[in-house]
Amino acid sequence: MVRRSLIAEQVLEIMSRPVRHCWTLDELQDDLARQGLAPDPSSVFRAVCGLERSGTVVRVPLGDGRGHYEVASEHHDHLLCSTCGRMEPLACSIVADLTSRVRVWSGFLVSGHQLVLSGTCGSCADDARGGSEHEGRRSASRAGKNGS
Amino acid sequence: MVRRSLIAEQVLEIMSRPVRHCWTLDELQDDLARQGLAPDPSSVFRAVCGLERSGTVVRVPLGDGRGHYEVASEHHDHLLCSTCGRMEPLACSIVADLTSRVRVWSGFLVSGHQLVLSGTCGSCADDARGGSEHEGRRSASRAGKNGS
DNA sequence: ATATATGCAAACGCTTTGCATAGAG
DNA sequence: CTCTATGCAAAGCGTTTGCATATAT
Repeated sequence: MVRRSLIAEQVLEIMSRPVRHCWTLDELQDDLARQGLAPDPSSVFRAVCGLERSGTVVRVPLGDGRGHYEVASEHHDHLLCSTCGRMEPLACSIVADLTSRVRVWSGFLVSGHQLVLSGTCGSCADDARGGSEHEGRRSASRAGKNGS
Repeated sequence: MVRRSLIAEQVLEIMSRPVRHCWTLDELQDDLARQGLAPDPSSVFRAVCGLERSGTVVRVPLGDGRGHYEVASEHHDHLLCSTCGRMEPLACSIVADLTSRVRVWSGFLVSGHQLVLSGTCGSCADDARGGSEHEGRRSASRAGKNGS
């Protein structure tokens, strides 16, 4: 369980910061670059893979086609701000009783769930009211297509 | 709004079948092949793209990295059976009041959601009890990695 | 003749792997 | 010397696009 890999250690350190909740490999690589390291994408990938294998981080499927990772903790769901693209964790207790209800209604035995709520986070709503719109960070590629 | 494209028409016909709820481009191509057509992946893609642009079908992000499509109807969520890989629709009224609660708790203004419940569907549970396990259809690539 | 549909091939974005090198024990 | 970490390059996989041809109006 010893983590000899420098990159893996730094990745874990970065992912433990409260500034962000979910990281793509790219974002991790950027942050690593910002602190002197300039690792190859494959190295980041392998570091995250190792952390995932050891159960330290988990992959979160957000539906934009890329891999998102966060440090493993209690299961929770996600609030995705469509303005700034930031993710916030959401205690999944709200969804908890849902599983039992589904079972009764449909015979489907729920063992896990993945919920992504999209919308506008508090600070972005404030910004919008304030007037100055600061640039969002999501390229309008695949992610933006479903307006819902 | 006229759909002159043969492939698009067939795609829509296939997607309207009740046997399955969500289709990947691959699955559509397979079904098309099964009825005589042998379209190129790009043709299927363009057909689905057109249907998506016209609002006839919607893309459903299921988190396995591939595109899933279903005919547009009222928003609903999804039950994903991890044994047979089949998708079932789930009326999202269960999640409805969730949005308002989230707003109060976090200031996050929810405008959409995407919920995937995974587990075992009724018939797979029956099969398991019956003994004869019929093969699942998901390659254990990316999709299978998060046990949760 | 103009427009749409389709196939083919190639580009693309991101992930993943193979191979060689470097560094630590 | 052996084992792990890393970089580099290339393969994969699904999606997407460019171009040429076919088909229809």
